[in-house]
Amino acid sequence: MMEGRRRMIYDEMGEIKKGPWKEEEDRALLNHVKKYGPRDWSSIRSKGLLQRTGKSCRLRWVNKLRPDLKNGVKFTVEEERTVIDLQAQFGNKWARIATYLTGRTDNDVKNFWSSRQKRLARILQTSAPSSSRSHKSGIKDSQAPVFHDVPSIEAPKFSSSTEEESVTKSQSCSSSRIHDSEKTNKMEQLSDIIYPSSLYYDSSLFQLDYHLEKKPFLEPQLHVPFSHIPQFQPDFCIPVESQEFVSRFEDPTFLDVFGHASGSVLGTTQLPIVPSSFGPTASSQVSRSAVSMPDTFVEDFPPMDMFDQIEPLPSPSQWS
DNA sequence: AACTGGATCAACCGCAAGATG
DNA sequence: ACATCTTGCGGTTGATCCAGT
Repeated sequence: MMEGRRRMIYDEMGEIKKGPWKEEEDRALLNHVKKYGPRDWSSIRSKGLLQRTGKSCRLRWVNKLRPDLKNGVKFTVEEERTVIDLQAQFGNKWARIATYLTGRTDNDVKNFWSSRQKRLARILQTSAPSSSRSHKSGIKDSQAPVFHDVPSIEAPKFSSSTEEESVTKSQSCSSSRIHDSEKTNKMEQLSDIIYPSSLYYDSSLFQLDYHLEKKPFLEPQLHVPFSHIPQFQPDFCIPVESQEFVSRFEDPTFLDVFGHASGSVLGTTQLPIVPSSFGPTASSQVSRSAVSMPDTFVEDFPPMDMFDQIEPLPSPSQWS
């Protein structure tokens, strides 16, 4: 679609062609696949069929020419939820996640996730309190919650969803000084991005299904009204609001997310989202135990002022 | 109508694992 | 056992689209 406008690039020898593909190139590639199957990519150039690298040919086939691809079709809500769940389960294993979605490539999933990350970061940043805002709302710094040092996260890149989710917690808290209606709006957007649609299903059960049998595509089995997820309440910060914050631990979904987040809060750049020892079944067990024994869990949770010990993340100006 | 900024998409790169000689 | 080649994956970039102003 944008091929004609993109610049064709050649390397210094004028042999390797890069950039957008032309129709005749696609045809040549398809012919090769027809004859030899989707392999021997390097031979395409050695045979003089195309002036493209094997890598480039393979990529073109996988991402655009392969049959049954849903090219130009937006992710459905079900697909979004699948990606979100599987990302929580597998981490950034896009190729693996893509196998659960018919007609989607790893690139598709990766792009979807990347967009989602950016959207989230944007919403969180715009909902982050500025000094002027806090003054406007008449709240003094001394009254600010202990999270006040957490920076807004217009992060250039997230290494994993864990950072995003962990920041979500922090930001949800730090946004507590924003005007209520604005906050509510932001939180609604956030909740929809974090878990799309007005429907919610038992994430832990879903993960268990995946664990037991790899299916080409799964429709969520169980739908529960989204209202079962506590809305993002902007006022769950301590001290008065701490009850709401703590109540969040009763929700399995929140726990899943929070469990994943803990590592990155401490500076881990990339960690397995759900370690094998804390895999889908384990995480759901933890979730359920938390549900069944919320008091115990809450008691074990460190006091809120523990966050004072956490070093603030670098300011945006320090990001390279 | 022109401009701007966010969203989307396609394709590149580097790295690692597996295959082959 | 080692070197080289091939393939696959994840991260990143840049061009374009598009909606809002």
